[in-house]
Amino acid sequence: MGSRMSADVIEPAAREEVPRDSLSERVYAQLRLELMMGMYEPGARLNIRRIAANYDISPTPVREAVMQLVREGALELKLGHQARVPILSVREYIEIRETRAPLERLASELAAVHITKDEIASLRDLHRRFVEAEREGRWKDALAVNQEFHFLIYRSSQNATLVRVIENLWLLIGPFINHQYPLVQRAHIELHPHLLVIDALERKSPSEAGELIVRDLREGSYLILSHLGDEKGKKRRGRKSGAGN
Amino acid sequence: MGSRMSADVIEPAAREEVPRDSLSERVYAQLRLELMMGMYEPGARLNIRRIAANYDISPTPVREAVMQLVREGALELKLGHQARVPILSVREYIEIRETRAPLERLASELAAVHITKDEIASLRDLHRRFVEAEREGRWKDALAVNQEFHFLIYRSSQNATLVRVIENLWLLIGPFINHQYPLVQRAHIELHPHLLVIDALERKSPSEAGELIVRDLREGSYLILSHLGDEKGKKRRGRKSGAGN
DNA sequence: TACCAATTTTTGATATATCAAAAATGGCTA
DNA sequence: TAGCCATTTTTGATATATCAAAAATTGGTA
Repeated sequence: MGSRMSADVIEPAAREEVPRDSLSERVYAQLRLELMMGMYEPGARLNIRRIAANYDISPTPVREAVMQLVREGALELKLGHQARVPILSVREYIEIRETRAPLERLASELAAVHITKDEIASLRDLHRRFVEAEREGRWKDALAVNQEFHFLIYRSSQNATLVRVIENLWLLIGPFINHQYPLVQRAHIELHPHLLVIDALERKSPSEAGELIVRDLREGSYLILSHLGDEKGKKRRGRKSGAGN
Repeated sequence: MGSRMSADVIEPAAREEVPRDSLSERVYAQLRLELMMGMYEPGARLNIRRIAANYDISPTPVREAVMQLVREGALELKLGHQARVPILSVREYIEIRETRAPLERLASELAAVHITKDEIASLRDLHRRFVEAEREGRWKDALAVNQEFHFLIYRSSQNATLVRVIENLWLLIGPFINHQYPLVQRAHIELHPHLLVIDALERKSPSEAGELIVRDLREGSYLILSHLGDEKGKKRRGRKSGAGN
């Protein structure tokens, strides 16, 4: 895979410390990224051999990567053992949101304590780019930048475990959100929640920051849920009754 | 592996729905259980081929299971790519505890809403067995029953995502706790936190239940941390300086 | 006796082979 | 034409083969 996949994957500076990136590691990172970015629709099936062929590697490391994503809930196993992107029920979506809420709150509280001037500046910039992308209808970009915004806050919490847990929850809703998002824009809102969060962080007010980030989470969630039935311009080639899950 | 590993692994009633348990699935479940039960000490190295030989299967599914545990943080990769049980730093341990706290609180709040009479009764019984095991010095049993106690509360929350996330955090501290536990007994305490929690759940008071479970978490944690330097009766065959991590 | 370097062995990572189960295909019938 | 069953193909799961890197061993030396 040396000259094959390496192009699109970051090669960490040769620290010669941590174990070298394995093929399965790279495939995992790539798939995870693609799921986060909404490159797979809910219900999409993943074919191990096909992915392996795409990367020009053997199925073994691909299977390992896929099964790790299954373990995390980012993929699920169909009857015939085939992996596919889960189709979240509303209930599951809400479960995930409610689990995220107290974690997001904690992360923001800690971020309010630890965040630096530079990071605040980065947040402002990310939000600016977020609004811009949304206004121009670049939804994927908007989602990606929004994600960067939130992840920066998580990392500012200085709690690596917390960051990991929250990121894993993002992964679960990635495909779902990307699928729904075009319907849900609110960047144009006069006083976007992000701005309030930034303000609270700057004033180093943990409780406010925590409260506001949860509000942001919930408001976004309500918007998405309220548009759930809406049809998107995308192809809808479902066989028979699309019910399924 | 049919006649090999099946003995110690639960065979779910043939529902013929969900994908059949694969070898890697079984190995994963087994290793996870063993980690939770403290059958591997922090720092212990896992040898894929050796495990495969023990189960009389090929290394492929074992590697898959091991790498899943690495992904979850339950194991880590040494320089030479070998997997071992992480040796938690105090900082990491506290990180995990603080991440668990709001999740435990939420779980208990939800449990206070959903829990049934029967489950309350089970909690009382589990606590009784916990006290008993601790009094008799059966530490492993005590820890296992304590875990059952807490997991029952999580499940009562009716939020599967929440349960999963918390259980994954337990997994991270499993080896550490089991290693430290013999030093930390408090079941004899007159009014054990568990009893207060049960009472709050019974009265269906979410805020109290949440508050009390976090108190239980923190108190247990303080006990463990305060004994960190203490030597245990166990073998201490560390080479050179046992520092390492 | 303690230490070091060369050699051997072990190990993890990946590719390939194999097999049974699932999916797709195609032709046949109503 | 629509539906169904048998055949073929594909697929996932596991075992085995292979190779390079790491670890262990050994023999020699200071």
